[in-house]
Amino acid sequence: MAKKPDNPYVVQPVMKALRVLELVARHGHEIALTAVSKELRIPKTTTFRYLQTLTAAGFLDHNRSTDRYNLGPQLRAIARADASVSKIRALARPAMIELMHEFNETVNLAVKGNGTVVYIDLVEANRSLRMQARIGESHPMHSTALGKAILAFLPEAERRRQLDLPLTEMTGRTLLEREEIERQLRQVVRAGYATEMGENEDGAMCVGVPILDEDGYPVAALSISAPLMRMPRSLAAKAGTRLREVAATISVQFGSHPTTTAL
Amino acid sequence: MAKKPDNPYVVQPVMKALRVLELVARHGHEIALTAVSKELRIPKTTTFRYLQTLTAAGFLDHNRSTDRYNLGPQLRAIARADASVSKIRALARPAMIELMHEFNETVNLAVKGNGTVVYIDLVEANRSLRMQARIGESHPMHSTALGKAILAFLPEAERRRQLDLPLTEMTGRTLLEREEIERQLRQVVRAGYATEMGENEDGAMCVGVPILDEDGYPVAALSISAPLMRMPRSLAAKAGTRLREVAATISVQFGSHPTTTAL
DNA sequence: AACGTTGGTTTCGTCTTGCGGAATTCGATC
DNA sequence: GATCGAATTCCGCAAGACGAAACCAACGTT
Repeated sequence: MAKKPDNPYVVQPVMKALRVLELVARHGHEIALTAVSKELRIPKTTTFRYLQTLTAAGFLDHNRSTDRYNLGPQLRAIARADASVSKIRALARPAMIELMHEFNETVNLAVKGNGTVVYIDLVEANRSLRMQARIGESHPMHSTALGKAILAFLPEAERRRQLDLPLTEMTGRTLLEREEIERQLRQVVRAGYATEMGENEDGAMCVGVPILDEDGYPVAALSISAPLMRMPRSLAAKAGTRLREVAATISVQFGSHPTTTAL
Repeated sequence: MAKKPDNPYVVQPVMKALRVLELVARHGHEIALTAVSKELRIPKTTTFRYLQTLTAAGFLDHNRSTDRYNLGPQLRAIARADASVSKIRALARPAMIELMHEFNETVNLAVKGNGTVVYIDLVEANRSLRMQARIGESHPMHSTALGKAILAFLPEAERRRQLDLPLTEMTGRTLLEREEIERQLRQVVRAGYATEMGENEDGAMCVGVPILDEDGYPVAALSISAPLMRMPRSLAAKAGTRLREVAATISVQFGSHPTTTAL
């Protein structure tokens, strides 16, 4: 338990600090410096520093009045985000496969990042010419159907904040005018789905819809992407309608989790 | 965001490693060394060490085949345990207050630790002479009503494992005979509640019941403790019955969300 | 099949900076 | 006001973290 002779690359301070974090967490309630120090056999001074660091990073919470530490918001946020992503992915996957077969094009799933969408899953069509992002990649919100679908359903204030950021030009067709974007977003709300034509990547287009949580907040988006030539307007409209149906189902299933933060 | 000039006690390696952890977590999926390094502007070598360390501690998971890292079991376990504890506490608190008023004695809530019960909440009776544990304290399973209530409803194999551990003698009355303990546990299952008389602390007694999750696994226990003299057998029986009712309600409410207790 | 490139692992010498004993302050309690 | 336990702060020492650069391994390309 004390010796870690195996991996020569483990950084001691980090390892010990993690032990502290774990102990505090497992304790299930506030715990004082001395107790941690005694339990882990780490000198008080060192323990103190770790507790301070963990607190500064938000992984722990320091109760000034009792001088005790317990789990902090950061850790909970991370865990929550992770659970959320896993859940969406699990819920969406079967439907994505179905959609892929239906249209024989790649289906994408992304969550809202900060000013971007982050791909968390995709089901590729079995065609030689296919549009594909990579899981984990971030793309701008304003140049993708995924992003537009999310933007359109974001609360007023947040949407404005997003559009105030400098908008990068991905292709010659990328929308950069505030006016034009907002006009499109209103259109997205009406139609229930967003489209993008060569605005993110030349020759590629995409149809996307938001996945909403119980409060109607767009936590993620689902899309079908294809080469421009293979997806005429009429087919895109059909895809949009299907996506809407699918996303609605996922949204409902997703909205059952309590998501309670401890006070 | 980069500079942290405030607290002179933050240890750099720990802080940076936590940033790595956070990045990996927020990324929502597997991420490679180089990506982390680039994103955080931390040299590859250093990043590598942190990833190794975090992995060794179980906070990250290293996918050998893709050479990528994602959230590990440790973090999830911690988060789950925490959520579980918070949830039980939140659910139990109102009922505990009610019970306290009803019997005018201290009401305790504890979760199963490893071979022990850990107090996670208590509502004290307003009497000068009162039995009180401290939140966060651990007591042996076999010497407390809380522990017996849990033991009695544990799966066969796990109960055996618990009783194989050396049993510490808390008072002259502490049960140490395997036979006697098992006889009592069977009795607990029949009655639905456990009692303890001066076995954990001289002059104190306790009545406890388990709180079960959806699988019938005893994740926690609820108890009323009092000085021996104030709680005759008849009153203890009454307390047991009430506790059972209350715990049943809590168990049902608890069994809606997938929560597992950590080891 | 040789080559170049990308990304991971290892080495090694430097010198930062984390460590922990001890001294100090703080805040309860008697 | 005195005392005790606990949390901070100080400080000198050397452990050990750092990161440049070398080294590999695995692909993809020509």
